[in-house]
Amino acid sequence: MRIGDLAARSGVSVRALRYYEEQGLLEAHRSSSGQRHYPESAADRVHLIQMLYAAGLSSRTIAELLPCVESKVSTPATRARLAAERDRIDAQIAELTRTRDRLDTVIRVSESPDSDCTRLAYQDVPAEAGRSTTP
Amino acid sequence: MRIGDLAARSGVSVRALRYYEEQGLLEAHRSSSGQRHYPESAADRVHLIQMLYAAGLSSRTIAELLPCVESKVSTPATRARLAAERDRIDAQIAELTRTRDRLDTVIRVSESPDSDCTRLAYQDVPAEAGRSTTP
DNA sequence: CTAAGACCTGACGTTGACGTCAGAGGCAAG
DNA sequence: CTTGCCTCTGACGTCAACGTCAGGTCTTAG
Repeated sequence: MRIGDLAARSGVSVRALRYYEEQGLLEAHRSSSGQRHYPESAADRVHLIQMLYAAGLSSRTIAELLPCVESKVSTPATRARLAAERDRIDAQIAELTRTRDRLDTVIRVSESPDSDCTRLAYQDVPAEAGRSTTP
Repeated sequence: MRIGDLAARSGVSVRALRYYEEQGLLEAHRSSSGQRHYPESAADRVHLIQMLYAAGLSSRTIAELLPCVESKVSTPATRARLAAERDRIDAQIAELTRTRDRLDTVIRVSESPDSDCTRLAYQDVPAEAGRSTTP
């Protein structure tokens, strides 16, 4: 599997894969001409990397914890790091939930047709809203 | 309330507050000498801005939606944007939850003392761990 | 064999939310 | 008055995760 194939399968760019290697997150066998070759399992690893990036971990942190997550083997130090990151993600989820609930409230209040707020809103809008009924 | 006070109360830097103003997220009355003055309510607004930044919204999007969130008044267009952002946040929460559960599994597996994985881990460690039990 | 792609390294560019610094002016205390 | 802290504008610096480009090599279909 060459780098282009892996990129296609995992949905990230070729550049990103080279970057992951540079950061020590992903290794590749090299052919005699220097081209990278990956096993099938690399796609899973890339997905895992993406998950951790999406959770706000840095390359350095991912490099530290990735072996543990893949092998489920850890030392006391990495276990502490894992727990710390999990707690951070928990807090992040909690805050995101609060934010979503706040947006939800706004949406529900302004959606309800018998809310004074909504009617006020439409009165505030110059023209567009009224025109929707008459083409 | 001057900018330093607001920074202290809301926990963000003075630079950040000026940046928010530059981005149209936060307005201030100006004294005759040009210094910014804020009402008490500004602290809440800053907290709200931080919430939305933390949820991954850009300055531009926040500028668009902040009035709706504060006044609970919206137009059809902004309501659609609000719903879209809420859905994005929902998806983000879902993925973060999956990531956290994955980390949790790793932590629990490697924490359990009668797990072979843990013991294997210690055997795999070259020197440090081994020295504690056998020379 | 050859032309078209895929791949290589190396290096500079991008973006957003600020940090930081310079130089100048404002404001209450002693 | 002046000392010391706060504030102002303007401009450059930062950092991470890539995007993009240049110039060259490799591979493979025809």
